[in-house]
Amino acid sequence: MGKAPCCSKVGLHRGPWSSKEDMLLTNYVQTHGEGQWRALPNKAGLLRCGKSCRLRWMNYLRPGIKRGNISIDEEDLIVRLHKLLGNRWSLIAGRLPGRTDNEIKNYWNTHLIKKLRDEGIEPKPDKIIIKKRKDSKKKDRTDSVTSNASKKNKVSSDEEMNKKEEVAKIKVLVPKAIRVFSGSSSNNTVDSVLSSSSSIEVNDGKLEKNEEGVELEEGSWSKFDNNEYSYIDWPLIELGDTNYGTGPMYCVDNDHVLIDGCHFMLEDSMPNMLEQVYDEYLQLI
DNA sequence: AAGAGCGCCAACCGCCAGGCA
DNA sequence: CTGCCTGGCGGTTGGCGCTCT
Repeated sequence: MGKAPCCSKVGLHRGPWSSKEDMLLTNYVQTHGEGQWRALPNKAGLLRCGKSCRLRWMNYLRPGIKRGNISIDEEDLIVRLHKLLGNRWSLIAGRLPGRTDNEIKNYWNTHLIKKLRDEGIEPKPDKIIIKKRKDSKKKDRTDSVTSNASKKNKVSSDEEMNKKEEVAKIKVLVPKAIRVFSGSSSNNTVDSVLSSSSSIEVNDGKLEKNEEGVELEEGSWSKFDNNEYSYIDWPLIELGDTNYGTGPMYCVDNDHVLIDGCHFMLEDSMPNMLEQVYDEYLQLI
């Protein structure tokens, strides 16, 4: 038996939103904040499904949304991120300020696929095995620290084994948006970075202190397949007047980051440190 | 001028994870 | 532990508008 629909569709408006509906929704959200989407239509006087309201707000009405005119730089970033992440539009959108997952998805499907194919490039991600939707979603979910799959008893043990094998192939973990550190560094070498990564103490999934006892900010920590824990981050890189997202950057500690499986040092002595890291990252991909 | 074909994109749909009672 | 609710995600659809014939 399937789940009941999120709301009764009887008597509800569908299709394009009118300016009056937009106004009602905007006023309500600005007054009461986001959330409680199911109850929102009644309270706001809208004859819409709550889900529809959320979508309209997230993709169109929310302040700061940029529409159209995707720049060459943004396009380039989308291509690179897609190469790394596949169709994880929300993650890609998270690296493009003001852009929504829906817009990027549409732009990819209508412009970029065609453009890349015209250039003789078959647009497919490097790292993630794209499967049919159902499987890939399960894979993505199991990629996070916890999974409900086994809890809900929906998969057999064979399926579990297959999923574990799939997970082992995936290098890119689901990140949470947190800021990167740019702490000081003195005598770092690649070797010391590599060795430092194994010295991190992890307590209950959250790193507390590094080797030197320096207090680190609490954040989202994930465990790599090689039992190494790393701080997942997607820092913004400033290039000129624009902020760009990089790929998944795992902050090993205050001074070191891991981008796409390779270690980098962060040093205050390098004024354009992040830009250099970004350049190296670009070369990698 | 009009109809067909096509591309774009807003909106919808189904599914799933996490929270909570 | 179980089931329901909510929010969020990615895939798909359908209508509108533009271009071509």
